[in-house]
Amino acid sequence: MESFLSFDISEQEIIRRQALEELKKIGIDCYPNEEFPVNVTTKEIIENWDDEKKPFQDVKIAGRIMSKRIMGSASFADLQDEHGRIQLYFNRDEICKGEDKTMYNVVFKKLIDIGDIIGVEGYVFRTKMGEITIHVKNYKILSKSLRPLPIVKEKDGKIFDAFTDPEQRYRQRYLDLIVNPKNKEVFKKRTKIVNSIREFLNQKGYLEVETPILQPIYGGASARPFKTYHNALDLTLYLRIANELYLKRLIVGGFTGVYEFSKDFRNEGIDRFHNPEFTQMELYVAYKDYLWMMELVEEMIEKVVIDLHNTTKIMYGNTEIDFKRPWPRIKFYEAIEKYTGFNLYGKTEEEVIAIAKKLNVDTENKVGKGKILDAIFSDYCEKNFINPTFIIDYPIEMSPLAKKHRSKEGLVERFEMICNGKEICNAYTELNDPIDQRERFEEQLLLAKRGDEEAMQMDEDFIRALEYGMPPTAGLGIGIDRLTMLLTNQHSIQEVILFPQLRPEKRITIDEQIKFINIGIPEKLVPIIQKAGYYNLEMIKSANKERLCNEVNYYITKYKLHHSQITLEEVEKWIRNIT
RNA sequence: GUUCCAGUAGCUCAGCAGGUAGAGCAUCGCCCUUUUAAGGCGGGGGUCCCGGGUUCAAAUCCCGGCUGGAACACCA
Repeated sequence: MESFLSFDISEQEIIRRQALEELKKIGIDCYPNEEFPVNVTTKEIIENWDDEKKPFQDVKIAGRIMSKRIMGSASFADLQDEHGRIQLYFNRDEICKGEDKTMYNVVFKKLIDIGDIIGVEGYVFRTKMGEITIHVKNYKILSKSLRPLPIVKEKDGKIFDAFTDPEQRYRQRYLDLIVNPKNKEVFKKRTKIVNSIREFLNQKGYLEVETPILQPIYGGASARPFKTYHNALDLTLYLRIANELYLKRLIVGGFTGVYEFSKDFRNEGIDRFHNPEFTQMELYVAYKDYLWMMELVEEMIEKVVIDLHNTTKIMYGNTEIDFKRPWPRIKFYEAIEKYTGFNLYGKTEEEVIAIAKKLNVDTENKVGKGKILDAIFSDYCEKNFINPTFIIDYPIEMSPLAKKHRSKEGLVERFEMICNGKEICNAYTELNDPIDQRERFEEQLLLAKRGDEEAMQMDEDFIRALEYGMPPTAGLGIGIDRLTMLLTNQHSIQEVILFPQLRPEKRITIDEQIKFINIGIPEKLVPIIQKAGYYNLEMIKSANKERLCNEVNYYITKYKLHHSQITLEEVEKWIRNIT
């Protein structure tokens, strides 16, 4: 009847809603409560089918219909579960043993759509064309799909009409996972990587802990934070940019080794290497130093790569990367000298700036010697390290939480591991001298005064903890997202985060029909006005009157409504009636 | 934040020397008992991202905006 009311949804959606009603009339509940006990997966059948022994003569399996091929009284469909697809064979007289052929002729052929979730019972056989197939004896609708899926077809490994629009894929990740099942593999591998690291650390006896995400003082990294507010405490809180200072407090407290997979938040730009929330694994081990930590990292990452790929060699794009231990170690200043020709060790901030300018390194908005050195390193050195490489012994200005080098003035005991030109992890011999730590924070405060928005804050409680005494400690942070990108051959961070950050979709509020009628719009015209894009009274109020009038008349003609053309005066009257 | 690119049917895309909006898949109707990117015949489906301008006439040209992507900038 009022099909016009459905103008805001597509023809295909209307048809599916009608199918839902039809099914109800037949007495089928499209959203049943009872469990559907499955006894096999598509993968198990495909992998274990045997043409001689003919196993799987009594299977129960559930999944989503991904295609239908109807050929009169026999039909084929593809069923997709988590692990893959299998073909289903439906035969009218098998499905409907008696006279009543409704379950085949009506329900299966007409009312079941691509995207519906069904459960089937039957036995497995191989068709003439050689495809392993389930001969369906019974089926049951488990959930009706009201929206048409993007249809992706495949032949001989070639994909047709792939669903590729990144915006839709990220916004509606569920659709991406349904329609591009290969993308599930990336996320399974991500979990495998995390599990492999966790297993490694647990085996060493380190304790997995959880520390606050809401922090009154953000610390442990140089970055701008997200700010929020706690009502009951009347307190500004920050989402953590790192968990370093809390994990070190736990080392003070007497744990020997602690680690955390930590969702961190940084209020900075979004690009293919940065998402505002991302995952790091941080590890702190007492009585160790950065030299020890380098060996642990080599051992751990090599194991992770082997767990995932059964070899230490991987391909990233066209680049082969080999994670075989040991990895080369290059001192920070030596790397700069190698790639720029300048030895910057012992140079003052002014001298470093002068050289940066000679090297065409952008020094604008960069406060302090640390940032300039970092910029030179980023521009000239980083990209050269393809196989995993340790850069060691960083300038003290770049590392306010790292311990001074045991023998070299102006350096700290720190390393980063760089792979394919990108930093993967960062580690120090941790600074445990409370007096030195206080001075370093004070230097940060000076940088903040000079305009460095990322300078660290003074954390008095952290200093107090150090004053009680923290054992010498080695600490490590690994970027899990970037490691996953590398090991799964993905070139955008959004491909390894299930729900990457996007601007929210605009939601238009649609006013009820009665509101339109109340300002004098004839009931018949309401759907037309909504069709024209005026979903609420606010939109009518701010509309161009002549335009609205023209559009409504256009649709009156187009949809052959038995209604006279409206006049500008009528439109003006409606607008006046809006309070 | 800057530059470049894109936005047309449910999906993938064509149309852009301005002149009635197209294809394939999907969908609807009919035929078909081992098909497989099933096939055959017929039909329906569009705020051409939004707003403004130029014009007799704009999906197409111009300006502004929105959303996304890429690169830079920023950033471990």
